Amino acid sequence: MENLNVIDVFKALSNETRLNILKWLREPEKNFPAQQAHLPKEVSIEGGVCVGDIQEKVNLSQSTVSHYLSLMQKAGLLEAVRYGQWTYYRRNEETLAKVAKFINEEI
Amino acid sequence: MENLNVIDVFKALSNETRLNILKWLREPEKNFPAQQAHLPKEVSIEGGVCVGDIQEKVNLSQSTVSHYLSLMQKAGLLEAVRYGQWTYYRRNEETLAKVAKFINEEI
DNA sequence: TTGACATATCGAATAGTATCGATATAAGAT
DNA sequence: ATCTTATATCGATACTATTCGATATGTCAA
Repeated sequence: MENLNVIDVFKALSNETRLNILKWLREPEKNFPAQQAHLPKEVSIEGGVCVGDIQEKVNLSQSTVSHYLSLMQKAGLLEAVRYGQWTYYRRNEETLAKVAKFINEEI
Repeated sequence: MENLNVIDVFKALSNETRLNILKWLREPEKNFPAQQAHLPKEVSIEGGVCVGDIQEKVNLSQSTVSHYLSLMQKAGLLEAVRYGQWTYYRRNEETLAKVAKFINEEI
């Protein structure tokens, strides 16, 4: 939906930890064992992992991780879904596809 | 040849001017009219444009442009060929292809 | 060998990013 | 209403990037 700002995307990708988060979110079940433990069985946020689970895996402060995630969301790389007190972040494949296309065709 | 450092690549791509330079170098003849004016006819640096011609097009100081170009070269996005007092820069398609692959397969 | 030109490097000023701990907000449980 | 837990935001400090003008280096020509 949102328009692609490649500069912001590349800035977001210029960081090892953020790159890792994106990679890990390819296979959330594998990389975040406790994934969606807080969600009742009838609710499922496809591919989404909450901030706390991500924070546990990267070794940085809560505020830094929260900041990273919202940065990636603003760049369009992630999307956020709130459920109760938790925010679930998942990959935004649409943007990723656009970025790949941009590199192939524009750059 | 050189190994791909994606962080450095994404940093280099996080800038409008540098992105433009890369784009322009897709079609050097079209974007740099004076292209290779200094080279004798028997020498040709395929796709290469000298620093001065690039500087004329982006509106930044000589030192900034030289710095940008060497940054992009270190990241592997460009390669440099020196001829006499001129340095010709051209795209390094091998790296660009690797970056596209990385986005598709790793990220 | 001196002068002119192309490019690279240096040093400095300013702006932007990374990262933290502390605090605010919001939801859920008692 | 109060307490707890999850996340977001704030303010500070350290580090990195941007950009410049000045200077150094390298090459060619007279």
